[in-house]
Amino acid sequence: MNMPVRQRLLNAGRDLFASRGFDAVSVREITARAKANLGAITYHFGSKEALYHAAIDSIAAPFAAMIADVAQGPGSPLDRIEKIVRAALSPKSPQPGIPPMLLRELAGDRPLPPPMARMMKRNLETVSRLIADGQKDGSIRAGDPALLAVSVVSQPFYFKIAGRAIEQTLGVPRGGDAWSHVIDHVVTSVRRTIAATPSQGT
Amino acid sequence: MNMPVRQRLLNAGRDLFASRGFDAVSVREITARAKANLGAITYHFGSKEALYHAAIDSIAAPFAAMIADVAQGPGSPLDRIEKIVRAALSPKSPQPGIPPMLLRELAGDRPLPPPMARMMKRNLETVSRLIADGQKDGSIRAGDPALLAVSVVSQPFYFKIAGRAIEQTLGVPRGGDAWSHVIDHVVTSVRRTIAATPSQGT
DNA sequence: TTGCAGTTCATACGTTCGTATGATATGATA
DNA sequence: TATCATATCATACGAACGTATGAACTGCAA
Repeated sequence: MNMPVRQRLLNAGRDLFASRGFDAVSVREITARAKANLGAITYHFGSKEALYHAAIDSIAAPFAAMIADVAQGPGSPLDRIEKIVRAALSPKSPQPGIPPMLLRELAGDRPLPPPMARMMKRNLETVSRLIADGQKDGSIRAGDPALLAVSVVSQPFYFKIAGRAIEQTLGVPRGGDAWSHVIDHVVTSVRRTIAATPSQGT
Repeated sequence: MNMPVRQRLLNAGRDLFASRGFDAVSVREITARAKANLGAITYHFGSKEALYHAAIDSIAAPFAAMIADVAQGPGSPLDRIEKIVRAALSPKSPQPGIPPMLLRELAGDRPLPPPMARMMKRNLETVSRLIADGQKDGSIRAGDPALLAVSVVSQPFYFKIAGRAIEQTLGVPRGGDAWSHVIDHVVTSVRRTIAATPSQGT
């Protein structure tokens, strides 16, 4: 609980921006939650926007690193992609705030914040490379690796942010057990989307 | 060009909300674009939020109707799902603003605006029913129809909003020809995601 | 102890926000 | 022409916003 002010601001900003977006969160709310002075953001980061970018980077960088890590780990390309999908969907994912923040930014017509663009580029390249490998060994179907990578990523991201709404609109339960069924479903779907031969997943 | 004020407000609000979201658009900007008085939104709709809901509804209702229409048209369930995917991705889609608006709302932790929740429920039910039909005749693989429906929807939506960023981060061109390749890719991916037997799409 | 850089603090500034208000204009009905 | 509901208008209001300012505090170096 006794973190330096700068870190407290970063944490508070990360949580609030992730759940409500840049515009809907005020400097006053962030500083209040961080138990810091109103001027602390200006002093430590320069501006609200600079804190926003720092907050994004603090989530995106380790996330991209984790993806890259899994990508060069053991296993077939398809298995490594499955690991990435599971990691992205895990409730205790390293940084649960990424899908909401990324999709919110993508949905606007403003340019992506630089740390977010960096992460997206890095992750799509990682997955694309994995897919190209799978195409070489015949385990993944033909097609533009970049497009296939987007198809792979779209499902865990959409499920992540739509989970609450799906529950709300379709009555699909989401607690504990049910969510792991959802993860299995997404894994199966992703494998079928890109595999060269039909595969049932694990 | 000589529309009633109410309609001009609705159009301006729809365009601006779709591209930048609720918070980032001001009443002053909307009324200026609609060449209406500052107080016109309050007078005709009651509040900015009411205009927002009306704008959502003016896009969502015809969109859901179109989906429902295709769903009970001719063709196998898989073909009808393909038609829905193509319609959702078409550049001259009846209402291009839906994926951005929906995803932005989903990405936040506030409750969905009622017209948006209605549309989402309606569309997911439509697709789910189509999938259940396909399961009955053996053309679509086993699995929870609702989850399969979400997998189907996730890809066109993600491609729709990520198109710009993909171009920006991966250098995939998006003009004219290239975009129709993207549509074909998504169709193929969706068919593979849910088909009982591997299918190459059209 | 003095001096000083690094922080924290209360408060103020100028802007923009959504909405309210009351006067004025408009056009159909009597 | 007189009436009256409907609509438009300029303007005001209070609140919230991000940032700036300068004083007060802190702890270490001299």
